[in-house]
Amino acid sequence: MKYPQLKLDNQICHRLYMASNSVVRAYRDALNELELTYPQYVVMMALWEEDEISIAQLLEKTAIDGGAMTQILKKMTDKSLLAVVKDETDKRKRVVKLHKQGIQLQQQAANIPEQIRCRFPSITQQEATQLITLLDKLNTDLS
Amino acid sequence: MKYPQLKLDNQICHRLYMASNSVVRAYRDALNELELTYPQYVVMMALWEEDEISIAQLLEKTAIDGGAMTQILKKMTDKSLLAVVKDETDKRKRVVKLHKQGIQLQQQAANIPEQIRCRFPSITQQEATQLITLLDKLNTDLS
DNA sequence: TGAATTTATTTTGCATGCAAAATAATAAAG
DNA sequence: CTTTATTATTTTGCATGCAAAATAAATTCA
Repeated sequence: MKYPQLKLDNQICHRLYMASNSVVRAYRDALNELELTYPQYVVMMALWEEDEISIAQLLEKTAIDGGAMTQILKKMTDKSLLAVVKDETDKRKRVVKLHKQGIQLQQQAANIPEQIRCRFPSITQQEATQLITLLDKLNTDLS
Repeated sequence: MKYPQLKLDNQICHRLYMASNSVVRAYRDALNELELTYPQYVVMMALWEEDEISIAQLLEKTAIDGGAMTQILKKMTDKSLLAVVKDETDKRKRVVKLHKQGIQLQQQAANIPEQIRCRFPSITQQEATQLITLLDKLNTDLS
């Protein structure tokens, strides 16, 4: 091959692409039980950590696209998981607030991380930590 | 927080999600010059490695969704990068074949990997190798 | 203070990713 | 040899990811 640097097998990006898609797929069954998509689950995790934050803060924490977030929040509102209310101080802003249903869902989600962890039997705890460190470096470089 | 395992900061999946999206975004400018999207670029890399393969083989190599692949090949056909022709031996199969334009594009793409590599200044070569190893383990576990 | 600028969010149009159903053709069974 | 099952690919419907334009409200400036 003329340009070995273009071999698929040499691309970190392609591995990331496959890994990210595979991992999201791995969550599917568990998330279906909560009737959540993966991005919706990310929004819930962000809100369980800190409730009543602005949409801008939610975008910052989740790294979800702004345009998509509008739709995601709309669907989650329809499911009565949360509400999006106007910020009276600054009417440009809107604040996201969990409903009871959304708060209670946390219990049902509590065992998901462990379930998923079992899907990576060949990754040791040390390697998981290593992976996190490397991905953080990557994300810092690209942010 | 009641359930620390649900903190966004403890999720490998979320880091993968961010990293994958960020890396694809990082390719944007370089790929715009070739008028390719990221998945289209992946298809080209697969074909530069091995031309005239079936769609099933292309799906296997790229890990792109089958439904999406149909659309992607349609657009690349419109751009005269390749052609999709029937396999005379087995009429269920279709074979993808690069056109001159598609073959020539490889030269213009040759410097992309290096360009992208520069976007990760804090990742050493050793760490890149480490990351590849870990992602391969992950992908193997999930495949 | 009124215009220009900036900030926060939504909308729009296009390109996937994904599951499930639909097609078409080959292979396997009886 | 016809029916049934399997394989290869496409189609459909929905949920993002993303860039760019549109809105709306707050802020800065002249």
